Amino acid sequence: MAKRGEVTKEKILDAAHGIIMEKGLLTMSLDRVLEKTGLTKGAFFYHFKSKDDLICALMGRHAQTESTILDQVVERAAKMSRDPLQQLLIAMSLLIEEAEEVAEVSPGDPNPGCLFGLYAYELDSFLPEIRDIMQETAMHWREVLRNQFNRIGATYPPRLAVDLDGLADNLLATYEGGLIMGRMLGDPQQLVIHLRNYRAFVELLFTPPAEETAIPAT
Amino acid sequence: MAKRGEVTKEKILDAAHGIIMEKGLLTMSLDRVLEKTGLTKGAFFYHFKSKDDLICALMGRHAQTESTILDQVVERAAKMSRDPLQQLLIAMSLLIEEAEEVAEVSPGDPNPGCLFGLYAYELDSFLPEIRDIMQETAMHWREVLRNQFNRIGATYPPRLAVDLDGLADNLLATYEGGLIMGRMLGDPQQLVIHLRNYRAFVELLFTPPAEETAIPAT
DNA sequence: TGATTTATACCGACCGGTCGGTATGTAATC
DNA sequence: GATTACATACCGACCGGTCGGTATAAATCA
Repeated sequence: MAKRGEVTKEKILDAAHGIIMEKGLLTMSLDRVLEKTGLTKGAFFYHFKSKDDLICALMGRHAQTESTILDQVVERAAKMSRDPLQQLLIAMSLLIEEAEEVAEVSPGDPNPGCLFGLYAYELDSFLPEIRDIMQETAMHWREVLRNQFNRIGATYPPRLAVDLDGLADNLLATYEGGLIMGRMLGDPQQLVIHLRNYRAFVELLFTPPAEETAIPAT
Repeated sequence: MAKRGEVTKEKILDAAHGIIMEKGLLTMSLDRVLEKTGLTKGAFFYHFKSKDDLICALMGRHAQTESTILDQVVERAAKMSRDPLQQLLIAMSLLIEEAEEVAEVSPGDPNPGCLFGLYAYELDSFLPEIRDIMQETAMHWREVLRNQFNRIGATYPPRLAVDLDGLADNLLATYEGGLIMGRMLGDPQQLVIHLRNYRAFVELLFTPPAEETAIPAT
């Protein structure tokens, strides 16, 4: 477990990620990363072929995290209810809870962010692997949610005709949009707000008109 | 109108905007902008104090456009119906139509994008004016929509308790998220999809249970 | 067991190129 | 003849990346 060098490599990744989240892509130079880690060029190019290679590794790690988050939430929710709609709503509530915690931890300091949103506009400047990684993750999210929507649809017909793939993609879009709004307005609550709206949308879309119980969101 | 220099200034802004949208922030250097315009450093620094100044001007122009778009759509919709809910749904449909046109025009080439989303993660690297410009625009959208929601709420009580400011902010978040998804997946239809979802959300939220007419979303 | 080789992990000087920015000159226009 | 609207030449800082070298620990062999 964790050879000596692996720790260093991880430290470099952490430093790069930190700089990007605090100050953006433009300021993430190797010099700055190395200054933050106390390492030197030699150390960096021993562990990474190039800066692009670093970014790829960073992206891969991030994608792994993102995929796991959704999987875990859906899995937890599946144990809390038999009903597919309730499962989804519970999963969404769990995501909202996590977002609320993140929003509280940072009382104004580095706003949360997503590497996908950061690099989405810069894909042409980097290795094509990065686009692949992002697309794989997006497709994973789509499949997981689409799967759930299919099961929901079998019981609850949607009140409006919506494209279910699009409805699935809407969660990731909500994340990215919410995070950008949070940065723009300097308000970490933004992500929470938009996740709540997404949850409310799904709830309204599939809840039968009869059961107008009006459970307040959250 | 348009003194000789104003044309040049506009050409520089267009070139910079084009490079950013095609290849991202990282590749937008002055040299590249000037190469594209056929101008030189002298011309640039005659019209702009610095690169930051250029970005500020770019942002200001973009913000103006964004504000106008929403205003115009809401204004047009107001003439098409007396009912505030219908007005909003019409306005959303108009925005969706515009997004559909943009998606068709580019058959794969430069995907549409928004400068706000591009710079949201880089705000610390630039002049604070840029954050101000973005926030002003976001607040303008919030007020315009909030205003409309207030009028809607007077007639149609929302089916779920949602924060109306958050619901207003959700439109801009949908834009930013939709554009990022479009970039990630290389699919310009993404923006359209998420705008349709937002419209459906608003429709479900305010339409009384009685009128389950189920108008297919566009 | 001690000597020797080898792989791992890292240092720091240096390179060519690009960056944003400046100083100076000049041709056209009012 | 001053102001406008550029072109040209150049600067220093910083960029990503290379390279020769080194300390240490593990593996190999006598």
